[in-house]
Amino acid sequence: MCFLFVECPRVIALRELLSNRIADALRAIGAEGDVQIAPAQDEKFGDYQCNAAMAIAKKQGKKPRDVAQSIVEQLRIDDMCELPEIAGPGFINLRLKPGFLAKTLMDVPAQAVEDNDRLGLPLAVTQETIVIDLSSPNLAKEMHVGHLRSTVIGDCIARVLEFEGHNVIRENHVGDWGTQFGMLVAHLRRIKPDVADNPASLVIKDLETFYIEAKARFDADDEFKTEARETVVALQRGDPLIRKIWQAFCNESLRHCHEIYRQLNVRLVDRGESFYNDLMDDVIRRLERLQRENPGGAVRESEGALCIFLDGFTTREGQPLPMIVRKTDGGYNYATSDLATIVDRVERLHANRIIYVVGMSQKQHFEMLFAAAHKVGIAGANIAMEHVGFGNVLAPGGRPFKTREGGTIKLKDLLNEAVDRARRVIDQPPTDDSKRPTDLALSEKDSIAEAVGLGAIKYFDLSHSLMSDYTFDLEIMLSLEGNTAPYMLYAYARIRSIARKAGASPDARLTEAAIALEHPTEIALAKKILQFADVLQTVSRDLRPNVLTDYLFELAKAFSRFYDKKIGVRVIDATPESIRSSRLRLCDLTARVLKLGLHLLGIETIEQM
RNA sequence: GCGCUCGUAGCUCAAUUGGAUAGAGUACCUGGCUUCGAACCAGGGGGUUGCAGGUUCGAGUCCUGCCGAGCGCACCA
Repeated sequence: MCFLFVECPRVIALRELLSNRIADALRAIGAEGDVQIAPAQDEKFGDYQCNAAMAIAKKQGKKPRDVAQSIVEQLRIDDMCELPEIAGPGFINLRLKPGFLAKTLMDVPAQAVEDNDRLGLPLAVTQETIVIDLSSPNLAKEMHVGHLRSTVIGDCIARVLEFEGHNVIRENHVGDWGTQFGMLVAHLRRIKPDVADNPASLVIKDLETFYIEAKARFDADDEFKTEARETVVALQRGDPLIRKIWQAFCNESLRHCHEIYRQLNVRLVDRGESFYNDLMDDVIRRLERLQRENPGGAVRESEGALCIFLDGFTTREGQPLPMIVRKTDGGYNYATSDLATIVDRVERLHANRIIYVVGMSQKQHFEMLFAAAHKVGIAGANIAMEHVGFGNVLAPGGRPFKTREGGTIKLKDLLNEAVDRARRVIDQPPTDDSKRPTDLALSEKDSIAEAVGLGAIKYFDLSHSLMSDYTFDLEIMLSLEGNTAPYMLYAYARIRSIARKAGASPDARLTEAAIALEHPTEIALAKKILQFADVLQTVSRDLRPNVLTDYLFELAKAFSRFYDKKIGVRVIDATPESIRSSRLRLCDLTARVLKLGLHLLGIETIEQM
């Protein structure tokens, strides 16, 4: 049962450990509250700093430095840190002892369980059921760049929360309903009259072209226009033939999507809007009941539409802005279906937390949606709903991401171009002073190009803060220098090469190797490795992937310094053997953190490149 | 017009959400491998954080006003 948990020492986040000690000290001086611990910005201030003294001093009317002094006197951390120093207005600077770092690193299980390396990190204390709404393409068209961020960011967040042991359900809320599907089904029926007889054999090579043709016919041909409208009605009514054709089209469109998901290595569960048709009726019934019970309440009709009125939202004219859940014509809209998804996720999936990974432009919609769901009782106060918004992907030159003709650039084409260009980068001959492998087989080169190209796109996306827009630039993404996937993958491959060179199965030999930290670059690397737990906590709390990319980049740099000929240390030929094995174990730990960190970003490492 | 987001080194971006002298990368300059992968490392120059006030021990971050960009503002999703 829980053998492993008892047997394996847990690697607790350093920040959390220090936090607890400081909390004890604050309690001892009668000043419970925020411990205000943060990593130090400059190495000369130590590793962590506690900024609680200033706030406490203000509250108690004392001098900050005096308060800092009394905190330090109560602080029991000599097993972890050097003597704390008080600096500036009342900062308490903490510097970790090398011996403590070494001991903690040795707590990381030396032998990684194959493909399930947790590096000794514990699971979250309380495990939740979390639904993540991501990707969400419209099946009427081909996926384009606009879907990249939601897919990649959503997948990363899902991976991090899964790693913490949460039950994560990734839902792909695909658009498979609405008037345009009438048009598409009618068009499909005309060009492939026999599609209903053999729906499985349907192949649409280019969805974008298909849509454009259907639209052109719709605009030019009044007879077809009528037919399209009748088709929508038939679809909604549940006409078996039309349903069959519609299903065939959706399946074919989903097949296109899943080619991309497979390439990106993203798993998710498709859940079409149509799935919620019945639930939307149910949602409306619930709202109508609220309307009857409380006629002047938040749920009421306005201009013929059923609405939910919420505080704090106004229209262009300054009037209260309602959330319309049933249009004047009796139809539903996306507010209705979004409320239905919440009902489904809360009542069927038992979610305690729902995360929507959708662009920033939808911010107001989600604010209203969450407020409405709470207001009408679809989501209780215990259900956390969050919108993870993000900025746009811009085209290299100027602004919108379009072809010269104003058309959409397919995501598929973008991914393939990245892989092609990665291949060209890899094919560059090694420079005179490089030890890069020259004997890679063609098939290896293909898979390396795939990993590098797709990793480059993902990493570039995830390494930007969510709020900001970014410019899609393959040149920068595929650069081997700087905070890019190629650099990170190279760093990993280089370390793995060291391990290979050091011995046939270094992992096995190093299981019990003691770690001794002496050299500044060794200590710095050890600290970086141990910060991983802090970083994961921050990423899962704030849902900000770029915190993880920044950390991994710093880790890679710390390793490069450690391994540098000038300022670093010898590893493979280090003596005595105890030093050599200690350093090899540091290499191994670095590689494992890089591998796990990149994996949580959705990027798989390669052993050579 | 109202609301939201943003404005940081020549360029691309950070800044652990109020902490110390605002950091990386890139580009430019300088130095470093006769055995560990130099696709690397070290050093240098480069800033009035759009502008002006305010809040406090402390502001890129918070509040106000202005300038500029983007997005959203009743039945499309």
